[in-house]
Amino acid sequence: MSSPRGSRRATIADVAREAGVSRTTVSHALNGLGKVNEQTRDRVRTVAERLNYRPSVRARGLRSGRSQALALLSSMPSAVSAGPSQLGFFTELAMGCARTALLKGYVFVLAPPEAEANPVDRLDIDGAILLEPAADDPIAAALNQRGIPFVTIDGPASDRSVDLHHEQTAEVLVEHMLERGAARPGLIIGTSERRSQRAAREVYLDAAAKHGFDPAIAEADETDGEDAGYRAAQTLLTDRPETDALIIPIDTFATGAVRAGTEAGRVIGRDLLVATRYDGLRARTSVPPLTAVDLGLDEVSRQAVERLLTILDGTDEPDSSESESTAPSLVIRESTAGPTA
Amino acid sequence: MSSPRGSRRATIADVAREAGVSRTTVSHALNGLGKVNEQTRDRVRTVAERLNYRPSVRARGLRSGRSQALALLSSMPSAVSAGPSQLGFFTELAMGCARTALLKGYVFVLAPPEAEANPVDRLDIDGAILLEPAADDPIAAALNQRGIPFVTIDGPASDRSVDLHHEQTAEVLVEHMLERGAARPGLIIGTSERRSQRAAREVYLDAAAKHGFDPAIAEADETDGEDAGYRAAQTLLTDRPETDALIIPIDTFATGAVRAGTEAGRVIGRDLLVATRYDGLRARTSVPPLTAVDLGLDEVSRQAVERLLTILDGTDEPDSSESESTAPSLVIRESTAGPTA
DNA sequence: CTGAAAGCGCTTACAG
DNA sequence: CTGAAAGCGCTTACAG
Repeated sequence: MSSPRGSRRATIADVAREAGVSRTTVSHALNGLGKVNEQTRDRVRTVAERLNYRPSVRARGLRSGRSQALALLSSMPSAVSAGPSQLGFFTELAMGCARTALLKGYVFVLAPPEAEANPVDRLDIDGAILLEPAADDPIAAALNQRGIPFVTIDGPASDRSVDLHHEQTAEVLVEHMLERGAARPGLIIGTSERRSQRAAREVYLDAAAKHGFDPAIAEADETDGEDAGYRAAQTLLTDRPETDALIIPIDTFATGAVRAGTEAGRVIGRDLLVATRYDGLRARTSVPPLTAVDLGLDEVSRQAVERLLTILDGTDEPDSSESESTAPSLVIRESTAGPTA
Repeated sequence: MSSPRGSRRATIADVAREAGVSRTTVSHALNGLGKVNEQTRDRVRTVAERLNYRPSVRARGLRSGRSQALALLSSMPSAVSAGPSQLGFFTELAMGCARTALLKGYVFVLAPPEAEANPVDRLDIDGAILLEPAADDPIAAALNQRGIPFVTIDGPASDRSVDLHHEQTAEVLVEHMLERGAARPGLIIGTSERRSQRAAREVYLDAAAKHGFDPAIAEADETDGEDAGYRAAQTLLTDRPETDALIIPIDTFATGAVRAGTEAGRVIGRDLLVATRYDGLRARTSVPPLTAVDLGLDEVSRQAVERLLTILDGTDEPDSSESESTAPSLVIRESTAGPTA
């Protein structure tokens, strides 16, 4: 149809020559800049079309200092981030980000968290979205040092972070347990200093005070994955046998806890309710399926990208940054059916 | 610690100035090219380190004509590719590709199949991996026209395609059904001309001839998603009520078929066995869970990237292209428990 | 062993 | 309204 296959890709010089104008004029005509005679502009456009000309992103980027690329980065401990669970979480976000980015004329680069500890130096990006940064996050440091702007998902509260609504999520989970007849819900959280951990603990302690039950919290090391959850649940159920429900935000732990509960003679969903946070593969394929929370990741990723673009371009829609993401909603499954079910 | 935040990123000119040599020498020293005095080389290295110098991928790419980026592309009908099922398939492959690519010094760009029909012109890539191209694939055409080399996953058999072992997969599924006591297995496939469809049909027909059962095949339009599977199963079960098993490579269809079967009074896994191909979210969260095939996508994506790099770099390990991917293996679940279970 | 120069494909002041 | 020139940050013949 058009240019012969294998032929060198047309450059701005080709268009200029064919159209009988300078490269400057081609640039202006195609980018709608400056004053260009209407006829000249049309001629340039026609030639560009005929030659199937597309400006080189590379060259343009070199000149403008922009790569038109974004990435989603995470420094989560790989044991947690690797398994199907967290990978699903990461992947869901990445797909959402990529979609929004493409729509806005940016390309989205994939940096699997398992592949490399700190890929920042290897990536040619204008900005990044950083997932759940730790207090002294190495990736955040690298980004700062390179002067690459970033927006955080679930980072320190600010206009540079998109919230995952941990408080609400934790509240929804605790309330649900009590509603389903639990009298002594326990909590299993990770040892790392992530916001989600703190929020879960606080909300849980508040609820304990308010509803008058003794709090029972166990901590597990994220890097030990499922086994850590197993051990934490085992200990908690031994020390506090009256525990009739477990709130376990980290789904990897939840899987281990279900195993521990079952081995301890509990029937999950009847005399031991279990719920987790991320509604991913793990929650859904657990036996029985786990009640979890719909975090609205599509919306979260869209907002994160838009906020990042506001920073990069200076002039995106400033209104969208106001629109808070939708509240987390429960996905109720068999694991919290309750004793009466 | 190192350079002040916000400071302009060091360029080769900075290093050259600080080291008291020319940019040429810096380039040679850092890239290990040409003859450079050992002391000079060391000095350059030290300065580069001190300034935290990293060559600009952009500039290097402009000069060398390479972007050091790859992408996974797909032109599957979006109704099929969008749902959680196919997106999971795509995503699994993308993650695998990204990992291998990063390891080899390439960046992996994400182009969600739902975002844009043909993103080729928007992507600055050296090569691509094309997923299940149709006979006259528009993306393949665009890639050819732009002179971008690509390797195919499940494309026309050649050294440019990584096989998904459709024949073996289909065989494994048919054999399993017969083993589990099915006497009249039926087949539901898509109408599109993909290799997987043809392979399934052929293997199925062969098995019918060999084992002496009447073939019962229904076709469904991929673009209609789950409903198409529902209708196809309904028709098939009405026309051929003796059917006691359904082989449904496309998991979206399988979900619909399970619904149709249940509505027709069948007990899935007992008097109607059901199995699908891709072992994704759909198969696992179906009720009951669906027997599926472990396609070894990690290995497939690794091979695809390596084969692509062989083409791009001319000189990757030529041996790895020989290593055929591992055979597909069955993941047996409740949906094919069988009447005696 | 080292460097001056050209050039990758663009955009952007600056002149005219 | 149009173009010559400089320059983004590199690499690569080519001289010396």
